[in-house]
Amino acid sequence: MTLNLPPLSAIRAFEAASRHLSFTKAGDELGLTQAAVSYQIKLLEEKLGFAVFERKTRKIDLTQKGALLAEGVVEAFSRLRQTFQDVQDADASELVVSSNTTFAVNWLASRMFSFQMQNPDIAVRLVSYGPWEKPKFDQADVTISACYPPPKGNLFIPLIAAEFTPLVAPQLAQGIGGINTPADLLKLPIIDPDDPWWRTWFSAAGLPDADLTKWPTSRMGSQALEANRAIAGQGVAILTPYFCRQALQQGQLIQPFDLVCAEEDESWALSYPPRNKNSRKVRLFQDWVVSELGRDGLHCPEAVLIGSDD
Amino acid sequence: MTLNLPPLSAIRAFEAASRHLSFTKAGDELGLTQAAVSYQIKLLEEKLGFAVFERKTRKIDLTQKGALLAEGVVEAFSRLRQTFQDVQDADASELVVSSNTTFAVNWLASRMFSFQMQNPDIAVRLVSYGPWEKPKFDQADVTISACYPPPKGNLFIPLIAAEFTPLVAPQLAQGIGGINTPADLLKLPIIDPDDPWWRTWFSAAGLPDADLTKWPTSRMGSQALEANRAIAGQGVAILTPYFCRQALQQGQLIQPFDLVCAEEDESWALSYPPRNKNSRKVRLFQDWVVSELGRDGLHCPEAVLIGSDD
DNA sequence: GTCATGCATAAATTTCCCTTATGCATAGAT
DNA sequence: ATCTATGCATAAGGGAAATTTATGCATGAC
Repeated sequence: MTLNLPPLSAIRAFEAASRHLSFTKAGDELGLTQAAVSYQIKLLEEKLGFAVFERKTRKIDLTQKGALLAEGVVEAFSRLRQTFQDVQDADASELVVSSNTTFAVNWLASRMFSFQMQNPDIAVRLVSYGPWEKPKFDQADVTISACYPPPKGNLFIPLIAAEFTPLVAPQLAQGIGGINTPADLLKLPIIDPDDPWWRTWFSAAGLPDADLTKWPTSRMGSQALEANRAIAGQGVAILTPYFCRQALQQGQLIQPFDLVCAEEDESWALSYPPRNKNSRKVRLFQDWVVSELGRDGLHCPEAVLIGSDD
Repeated sequence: MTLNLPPLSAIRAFEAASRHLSFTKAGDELGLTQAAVSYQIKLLEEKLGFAVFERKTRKIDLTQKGALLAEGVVEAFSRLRQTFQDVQDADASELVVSSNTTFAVNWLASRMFSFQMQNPDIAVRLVSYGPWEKPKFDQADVTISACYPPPKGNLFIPLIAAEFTPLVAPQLAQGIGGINTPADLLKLPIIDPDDPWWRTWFSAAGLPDADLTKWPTSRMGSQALEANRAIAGQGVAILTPYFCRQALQQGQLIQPFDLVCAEEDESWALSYPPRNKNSRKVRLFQDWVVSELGRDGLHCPEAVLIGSDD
């Protein structure tokens, strides 16, 4: 098992030379000079202790042992190439997107069909993660995340500012005679009162001491679920208006106040490891996401390189 | 066919790591540090554009694509190792000796049996070359040659001085009333009168102008053949006494004069390319040759490295 | 909590691979 | 026969890439 192979570069040179029966042509194939191939073959012969080529005057021939070697070596390299080809084909045809549930449900799900129509050769696999999980940066080709900064070295494109403001079903607002001041909100059930967004928003609204403890803790963890509860009239939720556009347009939810807050460093962003910089499928996906956002009037900055890991 | 493989060193690291599922152990196997393996795997992943290992906390696992790769890569390397193992086994078990015909016939042939008895695991193949051919330095594991200096870089052991003196069958000498002076030789048919040894010897014997043109040119090219003609009484030949010891002892040939000449730089020598410096079979053969010569009272100097090619 | 294990990373070093430039031999052409 | 073109060998030098050393970090085991 643990036979020490000669230097692999020498084996590779031999493989090519044995197919071409020419150092010059082998060099061409490998992108090397003839001298480099000659050097590697000599190296191989010294390691092996016998000649693999017979040097005729203007050509070379495999020696008996060289021919024996060539057979197996060519096969082995063929297997290698096939293996890498196969796995790269497999890779090119499957795009793994990791996204948090909110974005997956509110944004990706309804649009993915359009991407698949545009790129029928790419199978998309969506790996969503809940709000208490970390994004699976290393298991996905591309990740859409909020709150969690991608690993150092990743490429990063901010997509959507993570703005938030209370949203509520119109019937519910009417039920308490309309919502006119931020304090009115406290008359209603607060959906997910532990969400730090509430604290931030109430502070910005001039009520830093609003008592949010009287409602049961029930982190849904996903804006999709919270939005559904709000639409159902179960209370007031603090949500990102962009993700509720449809409900807002259709009057299922209303935004009582213009005050929209944003947490520093919390915004949805697309990111991917640097190795995917030239990946076709990632490029296509990124372009598609950006263009979809553009259709909603949102414009994304250029990709930037994440430099720090904090 | 011409898919560009990732760096082979990275593939090799991956191959070992995929078997051990451990960078540390892979490093041990390859004689590298853990850091080197880690580096190579990272390199591979960047070239490929996807991860091949999942980093768990104190272990690593192949990713889906990694597992796909591993299968083929391990197989390919296994094929490589097998191939090299086979050809090295074949190499170890066959010793190719290139020798000129004279030495092969007069020395090797009768003794080879003893070598084969001592080394039953080594099959000897003798490639002899005629006097007008060059030694096949590069086709043989070890070469015994005279006159032709081995290629630069070869290891070289002088074996037998290429001395020469006229030898003749006793009946033939008697036929002309005995041979008393060098000039007497000219009364007899000269076997291979074009051999430059004749010129050298007659000059040394004080007859620089001896007319050797009256006999037909008939280079036998091999002392064995010339010796046989001399023994048969067809003429006088210029031969190396050592190679005719038996005939001299048995009285089939006599040496009329003590004058023995030697051409500069013409002596039988054993040589082999530097790559065989540590070859077991070559070492065994060399030791055997030297010991056989020792039994004849000849002692060989140490091997020297040929430094010039002239 | 402490220690041990295993991988990641950075910087420095070394190795060795490759190129350039040249030589040599010879097959093929004139 | 001579000349030219082709193909491999070799030496020297440069430089990229592989490796080591020295860390850090996370976590599982005790």
